[in-house]
Amino acid sequence: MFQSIIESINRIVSPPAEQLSLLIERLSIRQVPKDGFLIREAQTCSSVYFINQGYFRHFNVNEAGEESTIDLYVHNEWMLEYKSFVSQQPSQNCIQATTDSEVLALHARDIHDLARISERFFRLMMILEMGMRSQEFQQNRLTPEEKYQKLLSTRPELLQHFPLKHIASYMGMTPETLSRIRKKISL
Amino acid sequence: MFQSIIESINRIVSPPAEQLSLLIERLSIRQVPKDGFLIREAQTCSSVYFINQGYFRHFNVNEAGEESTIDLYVHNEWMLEYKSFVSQQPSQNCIQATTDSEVLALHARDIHDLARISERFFRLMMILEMGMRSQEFQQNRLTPEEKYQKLLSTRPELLQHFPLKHIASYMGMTPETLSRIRKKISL
DNA sequence: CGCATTTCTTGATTTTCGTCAAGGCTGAAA
DNA sequence: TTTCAGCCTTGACGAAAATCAAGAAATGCG
Repeated sequence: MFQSIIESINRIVSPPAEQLSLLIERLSIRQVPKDGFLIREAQTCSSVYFINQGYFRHFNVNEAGEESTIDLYVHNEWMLEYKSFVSQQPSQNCIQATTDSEVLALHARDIHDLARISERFFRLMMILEMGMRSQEFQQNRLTPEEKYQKLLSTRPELLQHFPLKHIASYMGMTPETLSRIRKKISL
Repeated sequence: MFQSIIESINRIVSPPAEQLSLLIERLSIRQVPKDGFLIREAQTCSSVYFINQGYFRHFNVNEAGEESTIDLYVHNEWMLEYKSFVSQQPSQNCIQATTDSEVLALHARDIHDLARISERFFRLMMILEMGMRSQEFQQNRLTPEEKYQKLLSTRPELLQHFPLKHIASYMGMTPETLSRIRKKISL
């Protein structure tokens, strides 16, 4: 149950065992069915989540009803709706499971308690928060093909677990454009 | 000297006076001449900054030597090179003053001490960190004209203090495109 | 298994924006 | 004052990607 999250935390900040167990005992488990929402629009996100099993899509719906994908997550990754989490205001975005999933939740109040105990947990929090920001595709002004090459080298696992239309949206291009890039590269 | 930062902190988290003075006494003052660098490439950012006077540009230089503007800051705003700050790794980006400027610096070590004392400071830290992430123009998949309208409604002061070429770069478009949008809107 | 729905691909067309080039404006320095 | 450099604007052009449309492939479901 907690094996994966322990490994993840140890990779990031390697806290002493007694500190780590303080964190583990604060975790709560939540099952999310396929297409279920972990965060809905207008809900406030007050936990960070670690994915034990499953896949999630983090997206925004604009006035016209068009969805744009903010991020995609696979098992053993951390996840949060950072804007809502930090501001404690209702989220404008959603996080939805794309398969039956299981997450571990750590509440903001517990995070603060832990950060008070340990500078390592303080750093963990900041690093998780930062990791969530890495929409690196929009930055850097890359061409669609460069974005795809970057995805191939940094997060190839996404291609195994999400439909191409979501991948395309995540990279900020249309499915048609992605399809043409893939054809071109495979030649 | 500390009037503006006190007002800013009170707007954000309103700490008790005795906590606030703990923070104030940790601040250090730094003068930066026009075109001087607050953060250079390969330097590590270990403070957050509050701008007492002046204007700053936060940008990245790619392999080809092209600059892309990450953010623009005016007086009474907070500023940090978040990626370097959180990871404590050398920065790939620069922060440069565009006029003679004065900033107040708060060191990471002091921030952690303060966060331990007070949940309010913990929240302050997270909020500052989040503010720095708001490259909202690249997200949301806006057209250049929508980006400009958004800038007009959210940060019109930037137009008074920075050349249009930097504004254009900040919004991810060429100066020519910005010029045409401005002409069109003024008709 | 067969049907319906969604996803993916492909082609034709249009739009948008970047690039290139030229000229005007402004402010600083000689 | 003149000169120069940097900034901004404008026009012409082209490349790239979006859109539109149709059909193929895959997936889910009764």
